[in-house]
Amino acid sequence: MKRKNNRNFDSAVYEIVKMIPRGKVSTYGEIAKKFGSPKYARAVGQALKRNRRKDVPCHRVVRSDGRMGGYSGGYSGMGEEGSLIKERLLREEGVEVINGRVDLKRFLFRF
DNA sequence: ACTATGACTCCCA
DNA sequence: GTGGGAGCCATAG
Repeated sequence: MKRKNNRNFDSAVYEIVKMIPRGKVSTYGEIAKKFGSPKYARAVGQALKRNRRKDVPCHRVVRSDGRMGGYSGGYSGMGEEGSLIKERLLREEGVEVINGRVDLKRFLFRF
């Protein structure tokens, strides 16, 4: 097993996501900005999608409009179900989710 | 090298 | 609220 390089992007994303405290959320775009440009938003999503690590709270990452976006739950093939799980996980942490949406004005974690 | 896909975002109708 | 289109980037085939 060699694959150490080229995985830097994913690793970097995970490191950032791990910084998000309980009860707060961030967005794909905000995380992307930490790479210098909000254009990485989509790639960030891809990275989290591939993530199966338990120490990366990917459920704390939502879309720029506060809605859930996706969630694989650590496995593959979860579509709309994933959003519900994600929503529940956030509620358990104290994040208010109203109509499938988070009020970023109050719950967005600013790095 | 090229095309297709997707846990995205922005803009406009 | 809904829907369409464009732009972006990493990855898979």
